[in-house]
Amino acid sequence: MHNLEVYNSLKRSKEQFKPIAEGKIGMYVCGPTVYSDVHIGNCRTFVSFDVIYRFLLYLGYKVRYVRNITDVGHLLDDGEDRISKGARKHNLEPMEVVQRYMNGFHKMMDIFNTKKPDIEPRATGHILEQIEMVQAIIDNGLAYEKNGSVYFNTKKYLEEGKAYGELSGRKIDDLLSMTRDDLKNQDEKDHPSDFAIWIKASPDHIMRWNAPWSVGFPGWHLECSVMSTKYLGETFDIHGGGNDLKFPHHENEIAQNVGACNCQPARYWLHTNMLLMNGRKMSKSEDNSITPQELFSGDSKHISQGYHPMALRFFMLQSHYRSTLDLTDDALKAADKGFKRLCDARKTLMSLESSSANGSKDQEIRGILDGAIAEMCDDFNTPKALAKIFELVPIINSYADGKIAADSISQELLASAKKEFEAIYTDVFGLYDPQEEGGGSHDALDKVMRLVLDIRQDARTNKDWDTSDKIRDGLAAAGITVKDGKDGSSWSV
RNA sequence: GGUCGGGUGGCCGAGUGGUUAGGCAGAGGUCUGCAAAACCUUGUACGUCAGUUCGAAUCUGAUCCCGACCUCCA
Repeated sequence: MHNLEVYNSLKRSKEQFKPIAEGKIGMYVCGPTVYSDVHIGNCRTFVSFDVIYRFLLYLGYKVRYVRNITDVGHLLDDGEDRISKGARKHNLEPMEVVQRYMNGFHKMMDIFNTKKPDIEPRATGHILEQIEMVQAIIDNGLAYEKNGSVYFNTKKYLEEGKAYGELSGRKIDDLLSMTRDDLKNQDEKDHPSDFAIWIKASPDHIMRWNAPWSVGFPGWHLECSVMSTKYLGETFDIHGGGNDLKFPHHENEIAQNVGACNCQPARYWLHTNMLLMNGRKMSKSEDNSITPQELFSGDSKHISQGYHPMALRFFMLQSHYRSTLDLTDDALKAADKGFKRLCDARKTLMSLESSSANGSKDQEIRGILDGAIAEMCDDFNTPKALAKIFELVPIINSYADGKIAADSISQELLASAKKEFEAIYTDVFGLYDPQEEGGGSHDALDKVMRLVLDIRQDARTNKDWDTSDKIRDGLAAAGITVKDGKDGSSWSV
């Protein structure tokens, strides 16, 4: 079995990963609040966790991957619910807003080739459980009611010797000294660091449910506490989310779980870092943002061309999930080219053959493949794993060109290399070759191209360069690249 | 102001107390009818100042700069 190490945000260090139940993993990842079109930054986070999920599966774990949809309770600065605001703005039912953006989110996740979570619970589907958890926290003396709203008592929590601020490295003194005058119902709180777990709805608030304290709605952090507990148990293995959720969201989530059942929700907390653009946080107001669609189409002043979703996925894999990733046109162009090279090498590898019983290169190749997996075991180090795989590229190409002797790779190793390369490329990295999209439907084109290249080859044999170049240039104009190799020509779109 | 994370070659981006990251771009070469592709070779580096050390870009301290978070955020 592989020795997997993960960086635990809670401990601020890498730890050996040991699941609670042997062979099984419960993983909860904070999903999006569906109040607007999905942001490319969200995509990075969910692609990161997708690779983590995929790799855990690759290692043979049975994983239950839960990723929620937040469709209520997430307040804006002005105190208005994000979903309500969207509904009011577009004159829609809140659930219409939710459905629209949830659909868009799912579509985008498909475009980025992420695997679906095993359970995707929604906050509004768990109001009852949330009310129960509020009650449990009250019963444990860690929450108080004020005018129909219920607040978590952080001071009491600390006095009971429980750690508030552990995850985000915050001290209660700092939190207490902090003032934010514009917070809704700030005056109702006993302490500034307390937070709402049930909020009484104002008369014009659309989303509302009956609860013992008032007609209202749950606080933002509650749904994750509730749904992770419901589907993964009071304590589970991995909790993930974006770095920006550490505080207050995850900190409060922990407090709620501890407050309700006196147990830590997750053993390992994984946080992904932010996606920047041109060195800065993406921000619509500062004219420094780009949508996924714009990235695909190239229709943005920030980029010079469109990029395929898989090239973007590759771009994301080239950095570690805990590092910020700077999105620039130059970086995307480099990733795009590198990705194509990897795809070509993969295609070449699959066409290679060997009849040799043993090979002088076997050990080197074996080492590279094992090395890639070993890098993944080191806190899901995709850039290093990718670098390893790239070491294979010159070997593959040289072998195909006959620059490496045919008997230097054994039949057996070549077969397992194909299988393992494919497993890493497809199953772990979650990539596919854009040229193979629609797989197998290019039969007709394939035959046409074989004919065209055949004609061109005849022309070349007759040194009829005009015809040969005319074909090549004509195909190039149609977006088809011809590559002349030692054993004839090949083509790609 | 508080907390955390960074500053690596032309651009991204890993990593490490002494040994090649990798990708893209650049240079030279091989191949080619010419190209492209491919292959080979190759340069450029660790913010600044001190300190620890036989040796630091890697550890420590100071300093400058950047980013994120501080109840909107993936």
